[in-house]
Amino acid sequence: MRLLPHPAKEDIQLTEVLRALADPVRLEIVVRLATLGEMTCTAAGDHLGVHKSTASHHYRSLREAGVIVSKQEGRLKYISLRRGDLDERFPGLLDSVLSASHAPA
Amino acid sequence: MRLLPHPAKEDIQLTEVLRALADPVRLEIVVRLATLGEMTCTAAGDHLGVHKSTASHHYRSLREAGVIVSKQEGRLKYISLRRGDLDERFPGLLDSVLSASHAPA
DNA sequence: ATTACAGTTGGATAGTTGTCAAACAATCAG
DNA sequence: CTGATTGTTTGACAACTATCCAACTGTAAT
Repeated sequence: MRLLPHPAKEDIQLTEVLRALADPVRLEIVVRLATLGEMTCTAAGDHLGVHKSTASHHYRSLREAGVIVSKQEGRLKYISLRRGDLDERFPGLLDSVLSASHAPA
Repeated sequence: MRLLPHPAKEDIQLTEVLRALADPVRLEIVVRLATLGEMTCTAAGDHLGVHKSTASHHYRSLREAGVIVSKQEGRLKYISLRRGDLDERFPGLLDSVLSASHAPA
């Protein structure tokens, strides 16, 4: 199991989190992770309609912003939301964004 | 008194709001408006450290995203947060962002 | 070893963004 | 009318972004 560089909880910046969430593709990834929990990159990028390398770039944006964490296991890489860290750093933010993402179009 | 084009409440899009808030300069404008209430563009852009035309572009971004509303009165233009609309459309979102903006660096 | 699978990286490209500066428009005061 | 104030618009420019494709890395299965 290998870990990639992630920002420490206290180093997560609000504007970077917001910027990461401000892209429709990335927001969909986040909603999916929030709903279904940890999953592989392939599963997360399944229905996004973008090339797998594009999805990979989005994972990196989300990871560097501190929104998701990824861990390698064998040839699979599992990604998941940093719910606890985000809730401690910015209470209520993730929940309100997730809730807002279900608002009628 | 003149009104500029703003999106209707139900047309405010989450990703556009997040993108508008994801810029440090714009976030500071929003925090200032939340703290001090309605103010002129000059007052809002006073301490931002950017050219007035740059600030004007940010006002436009915020307005088109549905975050602020502006109304012209004489030669002054007052801008203010669309708190009510945002709270109805995305409950809790603005509050959590404002609260998060006061988190320790 | 060869093959297949999972995911990243680098290049290319087209579009967007943040910024300043200069010119402009609109309003108000003398 | 003239001049000052308020704010927008346009142009230029550098930086960033989202995307695809192709090549690559690392792991596991045959």
